[in-house]
Amino acid sequence: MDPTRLMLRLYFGPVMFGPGKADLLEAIAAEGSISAAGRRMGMSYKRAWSLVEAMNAGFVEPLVDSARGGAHGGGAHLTAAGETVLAQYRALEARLREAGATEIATIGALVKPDVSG
Amino acid sequence: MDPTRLMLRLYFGPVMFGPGKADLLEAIAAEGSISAAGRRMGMSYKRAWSLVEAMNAGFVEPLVDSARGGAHGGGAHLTAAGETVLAQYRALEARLREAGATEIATIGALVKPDVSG
DNA sequence: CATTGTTATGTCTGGCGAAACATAACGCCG
DNA sequence: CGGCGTTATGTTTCGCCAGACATAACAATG
Repeated sequence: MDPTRLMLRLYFGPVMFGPGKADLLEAIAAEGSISAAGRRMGMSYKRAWSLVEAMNAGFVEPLVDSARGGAHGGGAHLTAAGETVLAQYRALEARLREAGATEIATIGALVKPDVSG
Repeated sequence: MDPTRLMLRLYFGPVMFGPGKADLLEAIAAEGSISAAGRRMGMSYKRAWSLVEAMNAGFVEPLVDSARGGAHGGGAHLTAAGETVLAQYRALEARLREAGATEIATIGALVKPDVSG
């Protein structure tokens, strides 16, 4: 129960950004490919790609730059905007944890301890 | 686009608390009844009740106290624990807004302005 | 020029949560 | 004691989203 998970979603009108997309951006940055990122995260390529599409459509400029064909079939990497969004989101999560530590602890203390083994 | 909506969900193991349950608690406190709260929020009584059930089961003591029968058919109100959880959650939201203002603004500036009328 | 691994896109289907519908219990109050 | 509005609970149906499956386009490279 200790790992109190905070799930923070930001809604800018129809545009949404949350932990899933942040993790995906991280995986793309690490793997250099959408399909490899999808495999790592246990999701289908199609799902990963549709998330990327949504992100690229929702921001003023794409967060992920991708190319097909070529030496290793193609690949993808984060744009400057993508790196900015990811970094700021992670920073926001960290700020929430520190600034809200007391509130989180107060609520957590009222949560029934998990009985399951 | 200005109303950047923050959707903050807390996961304590299997127990979850987020904006929907917070709003429901608020509506119950204001209306004095689960069904009236559900109507106000545009959700079925059953759904409202199932959320209340989940909350009452997930915390060390119920967040909502309810009674059936009687003068006006029955009613419901927040327990001390319920008021605490609600207040702390709202406080946590406020802290996030102030502590993360710069990060939220940075991301928001990169979001495509909503073209829809 | 065939091979290769990836991006890109479409269709179809199953499962699951949500909503709709139904009903019982309850307790004041006129 | 019957009516009322609410809590409480079960069953059944429906919509939709996720995943499975299929396929084309693409560009380097040997």
